[in-house]
Amino acid sequence: MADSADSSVFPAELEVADTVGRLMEFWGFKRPMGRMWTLLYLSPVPLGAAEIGSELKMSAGAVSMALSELVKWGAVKKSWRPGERRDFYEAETSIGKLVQRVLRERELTLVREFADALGRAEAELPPGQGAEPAELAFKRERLQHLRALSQLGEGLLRALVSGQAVDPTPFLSMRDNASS
Amino acid sequence: MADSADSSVFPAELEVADTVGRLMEFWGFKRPMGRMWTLLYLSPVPLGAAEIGSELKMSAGAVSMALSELVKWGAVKKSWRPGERRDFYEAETSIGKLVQRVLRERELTLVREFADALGRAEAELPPGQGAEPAELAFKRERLQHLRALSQLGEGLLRALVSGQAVDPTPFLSMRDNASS
DNA sequence: CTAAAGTTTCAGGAGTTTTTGAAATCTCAA
DNA sequence: TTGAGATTTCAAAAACTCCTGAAACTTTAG
Repeated sequence: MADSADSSVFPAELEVADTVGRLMEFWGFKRPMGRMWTLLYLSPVPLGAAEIGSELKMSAGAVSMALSELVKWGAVKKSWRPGERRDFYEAETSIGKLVQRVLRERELTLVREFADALGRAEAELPPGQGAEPAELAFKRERLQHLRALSQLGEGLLRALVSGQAVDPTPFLSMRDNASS
Repeated sequence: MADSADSSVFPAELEVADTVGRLMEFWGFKRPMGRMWTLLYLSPVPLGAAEIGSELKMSAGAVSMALSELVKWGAVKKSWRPGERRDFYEAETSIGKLVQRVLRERELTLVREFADALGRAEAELPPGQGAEPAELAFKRERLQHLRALSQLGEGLLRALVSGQAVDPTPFLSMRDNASS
């Protein structure tokens, strides 16, 4: 029953939490993760799982799962309150680093897998022996174009992740139709 | 029954289509949209709705809905084949422009709405009159920090959309804890 | 104007994802 | 070692999203 102790979670905070939740959802995370992170981010003191659950109306199980995912991404850290037995949690505040980490561990992997899959598919296309060599050549060309794009994208991501400036112009000016 | 006319859609093409579909899904579109765009992108000639449906095993309804969304985003264009009654479709090939458009029309809007919601919430917080002014001040500060971030993000997006180079360092070096 | 071909819309169903609630597990104090 | 509090896990339920199939609508040829 220690849920009167924290007292002050204003309606406005819950609105922000949900707003951030939607943003996170849009970015491929689960909405409750964004809500929880925000609740913690706006709290001057670390909160326990029970408080989080009661504020956001989530079951203990859901809180536990979302928290461990947040911890895995480094978005939330465990924290101790001296005499207390249970765990408390606080938000990681350097959002830039968080974004960077997701770009590195998730998006970059994705782009690489994409390039690999393209390469494999290209190899699986039948050799240019068939009755329609022109059609095959066309498809090959397009596949190569896609692959070039994905490599550009990978470079772009790499630059972002390592904090360098990024120039999107090669991306935009890439020619559409490779040969005649 | 004109599905023997196009003849050559290789298994490898369907794999690529699905790969792209997953990428698109990850980016907030529906998987079938990515598959369809890819099928068209790899086809030297425009395809009709019926062919698309039979290649990808989708019902006419699903094809129609996905196509109209693709057309809305400018990813696919209608195309006429002289004597034919039905519509044919071909893929927009300048992927850079497509990305740019989505960034401008979707992500940028999202970020703006996010900033608005933050502003509203900030205004809804009770005035600093309460028993815990320190707590309120803390929350206000964090909200302002979030807002500053979203403005940085908006600037970054704007730069990307207008094809300018982008420097992510201010994003990374933003201080976490605003005041003492 | 009528009929056939093509397309769009939409309610219902199928499939997927998320949440719950309860049992199992863990942790620490006594 | 035992037991109470806290957390994690997981099968089943709820919620949600997407697709199907059929009906309505549009368009064009005759």
